[in-house]
Amino acid sequence: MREKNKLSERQRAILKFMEHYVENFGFPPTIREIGEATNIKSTSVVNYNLNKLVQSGHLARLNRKSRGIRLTSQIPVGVREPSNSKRVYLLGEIVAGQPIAIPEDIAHHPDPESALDVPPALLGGLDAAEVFALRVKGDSMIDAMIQDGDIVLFRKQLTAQNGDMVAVWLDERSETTLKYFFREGERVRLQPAHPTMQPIMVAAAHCHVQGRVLSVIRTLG
Amino acid sequence: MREKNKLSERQRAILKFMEHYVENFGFPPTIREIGEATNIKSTSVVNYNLNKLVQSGHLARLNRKSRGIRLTSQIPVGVREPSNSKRVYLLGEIVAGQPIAIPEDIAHHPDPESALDVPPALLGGLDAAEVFALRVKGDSMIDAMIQDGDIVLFRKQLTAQNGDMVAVWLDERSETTLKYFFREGERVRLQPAHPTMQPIMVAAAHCHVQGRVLSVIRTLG
DNA sequence: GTGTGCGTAGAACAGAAGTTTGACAATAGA
DNA sequence: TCTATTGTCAAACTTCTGTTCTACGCACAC
Repeated sequence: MREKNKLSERQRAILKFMEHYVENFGFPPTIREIGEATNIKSTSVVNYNLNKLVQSGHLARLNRKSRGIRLTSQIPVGVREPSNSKRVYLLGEIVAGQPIAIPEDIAHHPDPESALDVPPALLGGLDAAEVFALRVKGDSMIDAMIQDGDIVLFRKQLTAQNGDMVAVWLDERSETTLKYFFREGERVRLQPAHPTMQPIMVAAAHCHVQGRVLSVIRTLG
Repeated sequence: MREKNKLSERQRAILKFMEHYVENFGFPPTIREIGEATNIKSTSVVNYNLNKLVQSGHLARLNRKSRGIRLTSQIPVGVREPSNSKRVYLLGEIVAGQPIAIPEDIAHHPDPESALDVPPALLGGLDAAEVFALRVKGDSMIDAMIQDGDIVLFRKQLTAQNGDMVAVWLDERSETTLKYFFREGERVRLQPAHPTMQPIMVAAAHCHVQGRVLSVIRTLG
């Protein structure tokens, strides 16, 4: 027998969706929207479960009002997931004519002003402590499909796997560039992201990987 | 300039009523409810003033959604913990050969699977409910410095200011493209982000703005 | 005057959204 | 086994709600 005060899977899903929806849209969902989100095919079933949730005190409803559903515990503090965005620090700029100048102490940079909140997805599975951000200055990275003002998330590392987009310092040109990295014997092929641009071949010894690009953020707003 | 920041009596009344209503019921009122409360006889007049308030930045609306009205100032309300990332929905793809096919129902696709958590900075000050995301398919946007797989955050709008990056549908080419928008008399200059690419000049009548680009996210993982 | 833009009103409409009904399957208890 | 309960579904139904269209008065510029 099912315990009376125990919510069903669907009811939990509905509550969760409700919280979620209200938070993002500022108003409650319709029965049909709940149904779609929780894989309930019939509006009557949603209605049924909604009434259950009213009985159990989780929701309040207003008859015949569209979207007249309300969480009784409007903001259940405990249930709330800790803000899942990660904090990354913007440590400087990336300019073609200079090596990336990153202080050793990524972690020792608690300047709140330069903090960026980024979704974990942009970190490629890495820990926020391993990641830092640089703002691109100038249009020299344009063949990497990166433009002035973009923010690039890096992981500091001195080696790379084939196919990684990396920041490399080129001795011969005295510049930092962002390219896709391919090791080819003693040489390295640096492939621009822009398909019409030609790759650069350099001796591995004169090509210093400084970091791997995890993601790029561009704000136009 | 007829840009008057001054709100009419009715518009102030509407805002005031909105605040009260949302506070009391937990969801926004309908057009008719607003009309009754503010002594406006016709729903079209309420609608008219609502649109004014959207223009002046006081409200955000979701097309055709019942009660899809929201105070822009609503966000910092109350007890809310700084869950500082906003949830935006990935509603589809953007392909050169097709108009952007999503528009109306931003709120209609509350599929949690397609949710993206983005820092508020990427929303350009807009409410999450106004923003949606599309994944770019193919390399046709390359002169907009946007590549296959990038995620583009949009605000749906049919007009643009000079300098906005917009998604436009070009009748003559039957394609959607992302360009910087500049109105020049009866014609529109569409300027690629890539500086070596030439701008396109089109008749304003054959150039349909579909949305404004707020930001671009690229994950290289 | 005349025309234009703005705010207002009313009505009609299409689509959205809540409610109800009848049917069916699975389960637990008599 | 039979039956009551619970959960599910589809469809029909009614009501609600946003949108659109036409019309009208008013202020202001020409």
